[in-house]
Amino acid sequence: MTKHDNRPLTLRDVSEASGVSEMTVSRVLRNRGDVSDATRARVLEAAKTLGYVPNKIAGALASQRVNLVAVIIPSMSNMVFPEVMTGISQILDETGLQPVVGITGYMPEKEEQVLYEMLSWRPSGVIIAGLEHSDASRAMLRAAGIPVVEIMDVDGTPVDSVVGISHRRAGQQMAQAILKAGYEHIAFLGTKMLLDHRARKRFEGFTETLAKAGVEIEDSDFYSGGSALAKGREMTRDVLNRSPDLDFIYYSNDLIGAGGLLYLIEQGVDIPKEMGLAGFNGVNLLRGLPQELATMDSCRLEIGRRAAEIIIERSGSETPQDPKRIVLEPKITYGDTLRVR
Amino acid sequence: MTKHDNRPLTLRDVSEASGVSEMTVSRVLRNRGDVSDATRARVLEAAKTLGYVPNKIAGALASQRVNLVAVIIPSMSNMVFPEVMTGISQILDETGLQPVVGITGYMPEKEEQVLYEMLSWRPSGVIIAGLEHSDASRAMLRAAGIPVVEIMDVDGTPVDSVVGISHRRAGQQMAQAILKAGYEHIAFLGTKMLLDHRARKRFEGFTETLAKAGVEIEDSDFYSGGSALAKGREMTRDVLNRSPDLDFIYYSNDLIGAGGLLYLIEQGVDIPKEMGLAGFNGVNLLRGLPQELATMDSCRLEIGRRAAEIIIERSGSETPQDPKRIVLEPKITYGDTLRVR
DNA sequence: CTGAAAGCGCTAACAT
DNA sequence: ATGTTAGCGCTTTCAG
Repeated sequence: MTKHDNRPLTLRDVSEASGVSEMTVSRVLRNRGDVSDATRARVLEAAKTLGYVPNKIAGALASQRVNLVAVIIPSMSNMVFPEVMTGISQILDETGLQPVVGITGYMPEKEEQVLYEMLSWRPSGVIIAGLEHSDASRAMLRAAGIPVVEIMDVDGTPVDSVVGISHRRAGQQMAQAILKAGYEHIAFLGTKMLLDHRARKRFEGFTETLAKAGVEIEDSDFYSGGSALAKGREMTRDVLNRSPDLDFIYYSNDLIGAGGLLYLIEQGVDIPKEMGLAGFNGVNLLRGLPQELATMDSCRLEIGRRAAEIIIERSGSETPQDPKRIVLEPKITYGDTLRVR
Repeated sequence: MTKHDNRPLTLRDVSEASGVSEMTVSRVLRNRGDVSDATRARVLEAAKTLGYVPNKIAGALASQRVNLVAVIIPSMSNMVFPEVMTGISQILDETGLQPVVGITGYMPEKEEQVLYEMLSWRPSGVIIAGLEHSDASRAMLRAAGIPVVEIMDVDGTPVDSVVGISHRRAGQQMAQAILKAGYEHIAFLGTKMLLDHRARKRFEGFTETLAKAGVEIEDSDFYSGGSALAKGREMTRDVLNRSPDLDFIYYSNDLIGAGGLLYLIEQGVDIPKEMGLAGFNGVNLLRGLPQELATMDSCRLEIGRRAAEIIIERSGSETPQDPKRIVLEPKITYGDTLRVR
């Protein structure tokens, strides 16, 4: 029998071509069990000649093992998640595990859909951004019987393990740093954050700490969509028109912060004397601005790495272990825009 | 019989819980064939109560259908590929198809690995960046018997279909625009492009066209790694130290262009009179710079959309059709940094 | 070291 | 409208 149509090749084709049983071919191709060098060579030869690519679907069904790790994140165009992915890949690359990404667009129903879709491929683990999920999503995660790591944020109740920073505390710390530097008339500019819980928590931590010091936010504004740099510019212009007495602006991300910085420099504002600025994320991309924007590292790479390590550690053992909780400590970079006045 | 361990639920569990045959349960869950409303309701109820998630591995093996499209790209931190992904998702979202991303890091061997890995899941199609692949990769693509779309670039010989722009022509057109505007002392700054074939082709098209007009590139430099903005700044400073007579710099991407722009503005250089600048990609992110950088749209979103459309169109029909070739025409945006002198 | 048999969980194709 | 049967292509398990 030879192969006449264009159905994909099977183990059987390799078996026939090499005169070795399917089982032994399988062993050779997976490097499992003892196979004589002669047999191994014949099989490899045949597989290569035919151009055989194993069918992982069949393999996974038979072995009940899938080397996939589901990674579920809100967005890819964000500059923060690609870096998390890099961290995850760095660690998984050494093992046989492969990340598979799903994007939710910050929408809980979409998250539910994506999660369902990914779980139906029976991955070895799930890494998912945030702690806020629909009840159904949480139920699925629990029922899946695989390691789950929620990442980025630790302010809340995880399903299983969690790796991240406290965004609430990040907001608090930035508020403290700003107060300590002597600024008093403070505004907040950010994204509309109905669904970005981490931005919201930073905002809450920020205002809380100011309030405790008897300082009220004097102005704030929230945008959605468009180029962040341009938005930062516009919002900064507008907020200063409304509230000319401001001496500090805290931005919810570095990109709008950079827009504001560029605008203020053009206006001849003396930074950080007349006006201080800070962003969030520690976006390396932005090094090279006329002045370095104060910011706070969100530990993206490290979060990705640690999450992947947890998945590896657990996908090995059969019995579920105690959930891990890893809280990273972001550091403030003062740059040129947040200095004692 | 009830379920006592934590093995994942199967169709059989739903079947027993609802008192309906596995086959009918399967039909309900897939919305296929006629099922009475009463039965449907009972099945749905049972599935929901149990928290059943279908096993796509088994489904795919049985039906020989996989709703996955492999997308293979060099990088995600690049700002160009996330946008391609967005285009792909926009189109695939309406069908049942799901993109699955693999990253190659611009390394041919890694590409081969990733491709092998993805093909072993028997996806419905492949979208892969570039036209340059190892012989083995090309062989796999051909042998897979599924629609393949190579994207971004059209200068070369595709395996099957192709959607992109001519980077060679993009370089040529920018050269023409620069010459027409009256610039004569031109430098090129870019990334090390041994493996970025598209950047190389732009460079070649650029120098060719200049050469035809009797103009030689007066200086050039290539970087790798680090923050693009900062690199653009440094390289611009250095190239002007070496070649103070320059009146135009063509950057291989918008980000280093932006770095150069910021540097030159600080130096009080009159742009575009004393010095003209242009980048490449049409990165929307950068709107909001003090001056708008001249650039050329690389049609990323459209490329993603068209590629996805081709996959959909073909993954339906059984017989392979003629390869498609879609050449998009990027337009120059002159911005504030490329003007007739 | 190699092979044969029995599924993995689902769906195509055929009954009824 | 619903059920039955026979695999999908591989790996596990058990025999040689």
